[in-house]
Amino acid sequence: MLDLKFIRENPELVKQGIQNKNEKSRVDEILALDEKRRQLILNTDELKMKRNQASSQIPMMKKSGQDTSALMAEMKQVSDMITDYDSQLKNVEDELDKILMYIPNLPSSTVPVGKSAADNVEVKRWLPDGFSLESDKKATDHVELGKKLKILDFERGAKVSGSGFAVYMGKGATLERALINFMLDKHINEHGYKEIFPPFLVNRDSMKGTGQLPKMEEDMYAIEKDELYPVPTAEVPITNLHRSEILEEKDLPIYYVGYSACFRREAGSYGKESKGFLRVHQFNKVEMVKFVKPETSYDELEKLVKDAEDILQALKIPYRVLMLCTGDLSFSAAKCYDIETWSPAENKWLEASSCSNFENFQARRANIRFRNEQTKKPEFVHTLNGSGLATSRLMVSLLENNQTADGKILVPEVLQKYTGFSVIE
RNA sequence: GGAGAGAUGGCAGAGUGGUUGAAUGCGGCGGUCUUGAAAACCGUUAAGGAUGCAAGUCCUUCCGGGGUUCGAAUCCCUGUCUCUCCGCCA
Repeated sequence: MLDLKFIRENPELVKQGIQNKNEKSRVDEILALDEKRRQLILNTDELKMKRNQASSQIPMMKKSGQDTSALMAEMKQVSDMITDYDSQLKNVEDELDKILMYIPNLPSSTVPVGKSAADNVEVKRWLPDGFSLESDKKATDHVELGKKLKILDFERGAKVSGSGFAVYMGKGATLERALINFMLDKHINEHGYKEIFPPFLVNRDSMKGTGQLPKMEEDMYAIEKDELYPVPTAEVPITNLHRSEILEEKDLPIYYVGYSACFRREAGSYGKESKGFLRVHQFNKVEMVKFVKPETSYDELEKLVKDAEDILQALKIPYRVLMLCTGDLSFSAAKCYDIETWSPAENKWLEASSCSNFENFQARRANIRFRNEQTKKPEFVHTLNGSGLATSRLMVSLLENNQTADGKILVPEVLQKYTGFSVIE
C-alpha cells in the first residue's frame, strides 16, 4: 500500500510509476476522496471536542446540584450529528482503502522502464566450467527422463488430483527431499538465516498483508468454509510473522528461511509452458525473507540474489540473472531480479527464483515497523524475499543437465550426502 | 464438537457507567549521589490521525465489529483468539 500523504504530495510521480507498471491510475479519484475525508474529519473533531467538554462538565454540574437536562438534550443532538458524520467518514475511508489496496507499488528509479518480459535486462550469466549452451541439442526432457527412470509420474498425479500435480517416486522423491534440505542447510549455516517452518494455510489478513489479496483473488486457492488460503509461497506466512509488531532496531536485519509447499491455481494459463513441471498447481519452494532498515534494503537485495545464486553454483546448474523492467514487475515489488536456469531439452531459460525488494509496501499493509533508536519513533521496515529456490523448475534443469548419454542421472556431489546415492538409473 | 473463564500500555497487573489515556510494579531513558559501578532517590516513558511554518491545539484508540447512553475500558449483542474441563484424534 502506498502512503496516502505521499500520493497527495506527489500525484504526478505516482501516476507515472503506475503507468510504467502497465496499471490503471486512479490517483485523481484518491485525491478527491482524500479531500472529502479530511473535511469530514474536521467536522467531527469539532463536534467531538464539544461532547468531551460537556462530558466532563455534567458530573461537576450534578455535584453542585445544577440541572443538566438542557445540556444533555443538546448533546443528544450533537451525538446524532457525530454518528452521521462518522458513518459518512467510514464510507469514504472504506472506498479509499479499497482503491488503495489495488494500487501497485511504485518501481524503483533504478529499474529499466519497459512494457513486458522482452524488456527485461540480463545482468549476469553463469555457466559451469566447460559448459556451453550449444553443446547438448539432443537432451531428453525431464518428463521423459522421469518416466523412464520411474522417478516422476505426472499421469498418476492427474488421476489422484488433476492436471498439474506431480508425483515423485523412489529416488525422485528422495532427490526432491535432498534438494530442500540442502538449500535450507546452506542458507541457515552459510548465509545466516533462521529456519521457519510455517503453516501452509493462512487467513485473509495475511494474504492482504503481502499483497496477494484482494487483487489476485482469482489466482489463489481458497477454503471458503474456513476462510483459509493455501499459501502460494512461504513469503506469506513468514512475512506476516511480524504483522502489527514494532521490532527493535537492534534486531534488524532479520533473515528467515523456510520451506513450504506452494499452491497456485494458475487460472487461465493452460497450454502455456504447461508441460511436466513447467507449470504445476503444487510445488516445493525454499523461501528467504528479510526485514531490514530502509536505507539498507537495496544492498540486502543484492545479497539475497547472491544467496540464491550460491545454491545454483554449488549444484553446478547454468543460470542467468535478469533485472525485471517496470512492466514485468509484480504488484508489490519495487525492484526484482529473476534467476533463470537452463533447460537443454526446452532449449530455453526457466524462471526458478524471484528476488524482490518491496520497500515499505508490504510493511505498510501488514503494519510491520521498527523503533528508530535515534528518534524513538516507529518506522516501517523494508521487506524482501527471494526463492532459494523453487524445486520444480530447478528439478527440470537438474535432471536435464545431469543426464548421461546412456540415460542415467548423476546426482550433484553436494547432494549426495543428503540422497545417499550418486546416480539414478 | 460440548461446558466454563478470559483478552487492558514494551511486559506484569488494577480498574465494573462520569476530569481513567488509564493506578501500581518491572523494564527502558534522563538525572542526583559515587573515583567508577551497584543500591537508593527524583523525573520521564503508547500509537494513529486532523490542523499549523513552527511551538502547539484537537480527535481517535483498553482484541475486532455493532448497539444502549448526554457520557463506555466498564452494560448488551456478535466475531476472533487464548486458557481449563469433557469428547474425538495424527
